[in-house]
Amino acid sequence: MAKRKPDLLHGTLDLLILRSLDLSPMHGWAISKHIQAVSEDVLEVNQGSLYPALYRLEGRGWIKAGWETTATGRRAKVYSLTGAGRKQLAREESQWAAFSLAVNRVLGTA
Amino acid sequence: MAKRKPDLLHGTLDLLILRSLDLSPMHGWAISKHIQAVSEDVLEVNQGSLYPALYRLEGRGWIKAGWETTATGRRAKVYSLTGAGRKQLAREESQWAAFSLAVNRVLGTA
DNA sequence: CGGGTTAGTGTCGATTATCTAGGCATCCCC
DNA sequence: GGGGATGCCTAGATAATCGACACTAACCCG
Repeated sequence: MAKRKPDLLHGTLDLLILRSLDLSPMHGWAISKHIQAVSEDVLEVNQGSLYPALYRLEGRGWIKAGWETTATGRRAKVYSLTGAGRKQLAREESQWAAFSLAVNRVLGTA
Repeated sequence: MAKRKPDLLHGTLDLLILRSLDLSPMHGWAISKHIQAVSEDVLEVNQGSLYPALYRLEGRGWIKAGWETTATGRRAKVYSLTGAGRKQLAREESQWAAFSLAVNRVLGTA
């Protein structure tokens, strides 16, 4: 039993969302699919993580939302990056670079 | 004033500890110093994270502890990797590799 | 028309790791 | 004897993620 899928995105979810929205505005569902597809199914964003994260980011002014109609004719909340969000993305990208480099150094992989 | 140092090691602490102990057995304090030094101060392990993590790892049978006397003539709890710990280390290393690759793919860095 | 699948948004409770902020003891050196 | 480095440990709070669920609407197929 038990497919254990432990914590897959620890701390990087915000970064992944911001980066996805930097490519183009998307609604939540699409963000989730996008991340999963591009990461080749390594990363999975379940809704219980996604929507709280979107609220968090919106509350901080990094993304903004608007209701639109998708290609399939349905209402969807489309998020896009704000100026502050773009700055935040840059910040988180460099943090990630530093962090992963540091971990690799400890692992002896660098 | 507060220099805020938010979450630096999200989910990688166990990996970092296991890897450090794979080099040679160490006591807690030394592990912390080692990680900080090798990562060039990017990663900092404060004791409030370290000791709970050590108990966790010991409880899972990945490391084992013994009291010894250090070079400076003081009692210290020295941890070393077990066989299971070595396997776990390999597992976590490959998880980390997959994870960071996946994140980089999303970032477009890969 | 009824049922299943996909799209899409959202909530709630629990878990768990980490952080902050301490306490305590020993050794070394001035 | 006092300060600093060494070394171990705990308690409470915080926050992010997970797992499971509830809801609506469109689409496809028989």
